[in-house]
Amino acid sequence: MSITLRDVARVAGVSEITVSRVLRDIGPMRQKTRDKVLDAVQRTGYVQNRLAGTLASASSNLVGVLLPSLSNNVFPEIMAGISAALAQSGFQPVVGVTDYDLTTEEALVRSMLAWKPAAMILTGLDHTRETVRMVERAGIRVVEIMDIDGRPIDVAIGFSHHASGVATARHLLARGYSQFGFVGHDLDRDRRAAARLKGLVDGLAMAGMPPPKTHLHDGPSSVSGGREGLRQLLADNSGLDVVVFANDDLAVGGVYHCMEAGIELRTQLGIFGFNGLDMAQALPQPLSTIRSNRAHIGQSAVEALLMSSAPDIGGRIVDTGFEIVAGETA
Amino acid sequence: MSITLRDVARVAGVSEITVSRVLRDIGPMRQKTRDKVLDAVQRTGYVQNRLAGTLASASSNLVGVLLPSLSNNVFPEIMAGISAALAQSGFQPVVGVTDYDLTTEEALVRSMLAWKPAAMILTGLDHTRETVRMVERAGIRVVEIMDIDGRPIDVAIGFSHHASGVATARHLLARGYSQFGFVGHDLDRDRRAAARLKGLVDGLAMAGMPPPKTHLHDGPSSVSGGREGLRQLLADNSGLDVVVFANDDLAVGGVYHCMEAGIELRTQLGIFGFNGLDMAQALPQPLSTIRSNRAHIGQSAVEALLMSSAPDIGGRIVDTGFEIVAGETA
DNA sequence: CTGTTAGCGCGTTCAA
DNA sequence: TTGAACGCGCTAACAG
Repeated sequence: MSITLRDVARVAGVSEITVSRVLRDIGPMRQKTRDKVLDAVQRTGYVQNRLAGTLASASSNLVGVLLPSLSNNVFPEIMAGISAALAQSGFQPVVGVTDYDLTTEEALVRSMLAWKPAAMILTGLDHTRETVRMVERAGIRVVEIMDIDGRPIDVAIGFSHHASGVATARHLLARGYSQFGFVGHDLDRDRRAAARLKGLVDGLAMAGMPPPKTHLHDGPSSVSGGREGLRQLLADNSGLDVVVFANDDLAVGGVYHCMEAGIELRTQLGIFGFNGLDMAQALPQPLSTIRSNRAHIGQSAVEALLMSSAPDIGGRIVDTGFEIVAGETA
Repeated sequence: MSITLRDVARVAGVSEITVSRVLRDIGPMRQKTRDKVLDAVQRTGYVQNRLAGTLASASSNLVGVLLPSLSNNVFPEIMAGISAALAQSGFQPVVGVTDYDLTTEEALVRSMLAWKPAAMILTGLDHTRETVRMVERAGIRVVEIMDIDGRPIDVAIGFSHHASGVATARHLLARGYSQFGFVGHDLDRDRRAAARLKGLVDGLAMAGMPPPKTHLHDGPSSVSGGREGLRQLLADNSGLDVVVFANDDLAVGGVYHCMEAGIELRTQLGIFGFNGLDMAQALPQPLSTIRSNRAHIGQSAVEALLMSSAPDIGGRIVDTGFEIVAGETA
């Protein structure tokens, strides 16, 4: 049926192993032999079978990548970084979307490990016990991205969401805001957004301030969700002078609501986001927000994987940090 | 080293093939045997090896997916649809990003075929001759998404970008606009955006109108790019009364520019996008644009793959259509 | 209902 | 510098 090494070997008049060696560029090789083989590969249209190769050599070029979602803009960006970095190193990503569900993650990990990947990239530090057990037994490198508040399995690359919440509180307090609101979405599932809110609450508490008035929007994070969320938050609570959003998408929706309702940004109501997306910085008044180095997270994750093939016993943490973008909305 | 079927079989006191059958739920099986096996699987912590399974059975659950980019918002959405649909059917996506480059695509196809995927999903109908040859020889289903203006290898699912450009021209002419501008980005690489522009030009020509004044923005498609692009287009051309953008991201940037420059949308300058993204519909004045059924494209692509395992000789086209969203900006 | 036999296509190990 | 033999872990095909 399909063309194998055997066919190429026959055409080239050499043995299978010689073809294999030429293709992998291994060992000393007479130039003439190499040419014969390469010519035969061309003529036969041979496509290597990595299934067999990986099975025989026990080393694949697949990397499992698990992301919670693709509808939050941050993850496609991270995926782009991972994909570019992997491609450069000859690896191929097998992708799974967990939908922020740890049980789904466990199932995906199980089926990815069946492909004997060279490494796995997971999102966050929360996993089921079984997930952790499986990846540990697999003996491969595991990078957990986005979060560093916890104990990593192997390497964690990201930043502290709690700290970013605290920094948000400090920044806004310093700018004179005192009546805080918060608009988010499903915080049970998005643990990192929940950590940011907790940081905000803790930061306010340190200054003797009460927690923000909170509105949680149903449905996925989106611009329209943020717009509607702010409308409801303001309808239920009067006197707020600043609203923190769980992310930039929602915050842009908040800005739209203000535009439409004639609420003056910053003076009448401060709006603060999270992520530092381009779409929010391009607004007539750039969004005040926190930028994470997410462009680097994907690439750093891959670099960490390639550094050594032995898992880091005890875990290692790489803090990629974050920075406040003053902007003009808060 | 790792735990194999042999180990499980030994623990369960049955043969390897029996374990294999229990795990795949094949054939009639005494309940007691099944229980023994499942118990042994638990106790040993067995993780199946699909490499070996696929090699032996010549049928994998991998599907190669090639996308031109992840920074254009449309593709993460499509990827989400594909990922969800594949997951439901027990398939796993192996993802590659071509960066709109056909040679990169060829290399990615070659290395994906090495994993003997059950099918491939490619973007667009333009491929190198070698890419086409390889996937045809592989004898697997191939779905080309996004575009239907051309000859598909197997199945094409999408819509006519040229027709959408013509429809845009007709719609805007009917609304009384007469001085057209266009803001896009690298049209050499994004053939579909180029086809939309050509459709716009052709639509205008049918009405005896000249082609639009065009500004092509350097760099990737983005909100900030659209904002800057419109600024420059207006600086170079006076008297335009409507500007069509290559996509919604750019168009939102155009809206931002108008907000800032005090240009009244629709009356003073019409803005028209393409895609129908949520972020643009949530604007205080919803963007006038064209919505493609891209949410369905990913899912339809997977459905097409699963319908039958034999490639459609001669090719088949599924038109998912598009619709004009009147909006309030043009 | 369960087991035996014989590969899948390649890479490792040894030998020449 | 090249080759032969063997096995990676699993499943298809046939037996029983």
